[in-house]
Amino acid sequence: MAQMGRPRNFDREHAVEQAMHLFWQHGYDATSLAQLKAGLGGGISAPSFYAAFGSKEALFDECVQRYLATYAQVTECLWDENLPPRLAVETALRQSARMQCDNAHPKGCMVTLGVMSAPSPEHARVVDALTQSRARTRAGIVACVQRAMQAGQLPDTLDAEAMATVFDCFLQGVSIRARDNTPHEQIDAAINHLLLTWDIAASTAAPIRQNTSALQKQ
Amino acid sequence: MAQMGRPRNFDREHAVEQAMHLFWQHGYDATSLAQLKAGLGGGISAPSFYAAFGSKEALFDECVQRYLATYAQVTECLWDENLPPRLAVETALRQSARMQCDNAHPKGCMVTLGVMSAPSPEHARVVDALTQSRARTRAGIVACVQRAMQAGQLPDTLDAEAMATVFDCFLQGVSIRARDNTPHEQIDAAINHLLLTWDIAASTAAPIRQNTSALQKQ
DNA sequence: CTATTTAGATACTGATCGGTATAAATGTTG
DNA sequence: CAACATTTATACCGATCAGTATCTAAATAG
Repeated sequence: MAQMGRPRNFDREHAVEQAMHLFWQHGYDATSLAQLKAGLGGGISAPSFYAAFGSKEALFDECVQRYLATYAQVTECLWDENLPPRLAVETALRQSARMQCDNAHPKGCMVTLGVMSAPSPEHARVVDALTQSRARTRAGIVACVQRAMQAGQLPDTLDAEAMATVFDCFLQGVSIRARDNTPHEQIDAAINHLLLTWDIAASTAAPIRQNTSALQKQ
Repeated sequence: MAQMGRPRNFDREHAVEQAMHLFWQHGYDATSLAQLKAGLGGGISAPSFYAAFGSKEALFDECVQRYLATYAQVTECLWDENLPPRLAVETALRQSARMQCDNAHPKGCMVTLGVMSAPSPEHARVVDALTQSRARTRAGIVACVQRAMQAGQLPDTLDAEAMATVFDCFLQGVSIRARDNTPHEQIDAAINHLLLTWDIAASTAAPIRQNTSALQKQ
C-alpha cells in the first residue's frame, strides 16, 4: 500500500547524508538547526525537520549510525580472521587514511573528531556512540596483535596493548593531519615506516614457539 | 605609583588560568560566557569580564598564548640543536604524553583538540593560532629528522616528511587517547615501539621498500 | 574636601538557540 | 464526493547566546 497523506517533497535518505556531512564537518554542537534546515534537501522548514527526524540529537544519532555503516567500514577488516593479522592492520590503516583524505567529504574521521566536549550529561550520551566506536577499533587492533602472537608471527612476550596503541594513536592522529590538509601520499608513506615496528617486533619472535620462556610471565 | 581607581577583587592571572582550563576542556564555542563568569575567580559579573578581558575571543587568544608559553613547552626540545635528534624527538613524545595524561588539568592537548569547526570566517581566525602551532611542532620534528640525516644518523635517502609524519600523527593521536582515559604507562610503552622506526631506518642504508606487502590497488 | 579613575551590580539588548502550536495544502482511502 | 492521514507554511515559544548601558562603590590625586 502506498503512503497515505501528503508526500514530503525532499529525499529523506539524501537529507540524512547531507546532515552527516554537516555534523562531520562542524561537530554536534556547532551544527545549528538553521544550518541543517538550510542544507537538507535544499531547505526545509522547522516542523518538517522535526516530523522527519524527531530532534537534532536523534538526527545526529542517525547520522552516526549511517557513518558507522558506511565510511567507518574501512577498519572492519580488523575483524576478518581470514586475513593475516599484519595485513589486516595495514589494510585498516591504508583504507582509513585514504578515506579520511578524500575530497568528496569532510576530512578526517567523524568518530574521532566528534570528541570535543565531554562532561555535560546529555552531551555525554551523544558522544557515547563515538567513544564506543573508538574503543571497538582499538579492540580490533589489539585482537590482531594477539592473533599474531598466538600464530607465532609476533613474540608472545609482547605487550599487545602497547603494540596496538602504536597503531591506534597513529590512526587517531590521521584525523588531525587530514584536517590540516596533509596529502594522502604523505600519510601513506608514513604507514610504510610505521609498519616496520611490526616487522622488527616479528623478527625477534622465535620461529618455533618456545613456551618455556613465555610461561614465565604472569 | 600605585593603581588608581577601585581595585578589582579577583586575581586576573588566576582567572586566565581557570579560563584556559575551561577552553581546554570544552573548546572555544562550547565554553559559554556564563561558564566563564561562573568559573573565573569564584564568579564575576559580565561588565567585569569585559572590562578585564575585552571579549570572549580576546580571552581565548590570551589563554592560547598562556598555553603555548607553559604546557606546550614540552615539545620545545625539538628546537634544541644541542640535543641529538633522536633524543629530541623521544623527549618531545614522552614529555607531551606525560603532560597530556596528567590529572591536574584537562586531558589531551589544547592545540590539537581545538580543531573542531573550520569554515566560518571568524572561527578561522580563532583556530588559526592553533593550526600554526601544530604546523610548528610538525616542522620541529621534520627538522630533527633532517638534522639526523645530515649527521649521518639516518640515511640521506629518507623521506624526512614521511618519517616525521609517523611521529607527528602519533603525537596528535595521543590527545584523543588521553581524552579516552588511556593510562600514561600504555602510551609511554607505545613510544618504545614507535621509536624502533627510527632505529631501523638508521640501520638501513638503502631506502625502505614501498608498499611493504599489500594494497597496490586503487 | 572635591575631582578623577577604575571596578562592581543590576538590568537589559538584539540575535540565535532548539523546539512547537496552529492551520492550510496535498495526498490516499472508502 | 467526504473522511482521513501526513506534510507544509507561518508564526511563535522560552532559554540562552555574546555583549552593554547605567549607576553606584571604592580607590587615588590634588
